[in-house]
Amino acid sequence: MGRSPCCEKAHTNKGAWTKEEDQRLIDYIRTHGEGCWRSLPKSAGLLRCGKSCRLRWINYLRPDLKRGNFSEEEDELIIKLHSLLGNKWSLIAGRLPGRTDNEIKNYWNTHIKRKLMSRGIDPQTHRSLNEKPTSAVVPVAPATTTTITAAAVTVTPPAKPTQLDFKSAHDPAQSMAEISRLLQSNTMKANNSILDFKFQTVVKAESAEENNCSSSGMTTDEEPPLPRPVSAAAGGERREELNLELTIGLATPSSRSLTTTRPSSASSGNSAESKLQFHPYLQFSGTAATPTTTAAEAVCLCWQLGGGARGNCHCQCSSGGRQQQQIRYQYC
DNA sequence: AAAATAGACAACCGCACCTCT
DNA sequence: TAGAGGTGCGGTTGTCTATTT
Repeated sequence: MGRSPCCEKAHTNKGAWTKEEDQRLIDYIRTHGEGCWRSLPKSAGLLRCGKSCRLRWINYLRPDLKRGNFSEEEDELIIKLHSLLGNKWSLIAGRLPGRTDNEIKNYWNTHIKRKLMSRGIDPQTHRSLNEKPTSAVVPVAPATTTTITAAAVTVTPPAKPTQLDFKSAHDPAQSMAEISRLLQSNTMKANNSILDFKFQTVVKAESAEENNCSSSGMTTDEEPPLPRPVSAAAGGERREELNLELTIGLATPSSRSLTTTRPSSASSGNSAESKLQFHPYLQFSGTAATPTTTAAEAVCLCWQLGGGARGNCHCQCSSGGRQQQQIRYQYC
């Protein structure tokens, strides 16, 4: 049995909203608050679909909306966030107070796309248009390619955890570097969220190479070293499923130093704007599954960035048919 | 001045996810 | 655990306005 329609289509208005309808909706929400969009139209005396009311309120009538043109800073932030998150407009909107996902989406399609094209940048991949199309396959280490086939992001604000999912054509190193840049430049005026990125990657090992588990000698001035290839059966080509979780958090809970303007409500991230005044750390932890092999194999992915303590590999490689490693990617 | 075209943005649609029972 | 209902999201379409021919 199919789902019942969200509203009586025969008795609902469509198209542009009139001033009277707007006023009715505003009045109703001022009195009763948001919520239960399905029953709202009837209660408010509107001949509209609940979804339509919700959209009208969120995209147009909400009092905290910022009207007017996008600033250059907003442009750049949108571009950066899009390179990280893809077409996750609601996520991007969450970082732009007073802007809606719909507005940003439209703005992207009408302005930013063109702007990037004029810069010679592909709006979808954020790569140079002159660059050879690599699709989603990015060389990450000698004799290794990494293909990100899917990714999931968990944003865990203190008050309200949110599960986000997105597909990304970026490799973890690129995304990590981008996140790091944002944090360093303070353009990511994040609330004090803990972000957990789960990258599901397919590592295509093209040559047999044994991993060892050592990251000593890493320098902090370099780009983070790329994952070492997953060991492969001699001469064979194998694809590995690798789930990585990335945590962006605070260096230590006790060392937090925040100037925070906390939203009174956790319902929207738009008003949440806490400036990071601490040194965040980025941490990868992951589990690598080796579904097609029988021997226990280690995957060591130790990346480090910034001026943090150098040290030995933090891997906690366990033996067994399925390996679990902790991959620490630290920025201090 | 009128018609054609392009640009901008509001709104709709269908699907996916989440929660509740 | 499965199904139903509610909500949110992303892609697409429709409509209005500005510009060009």
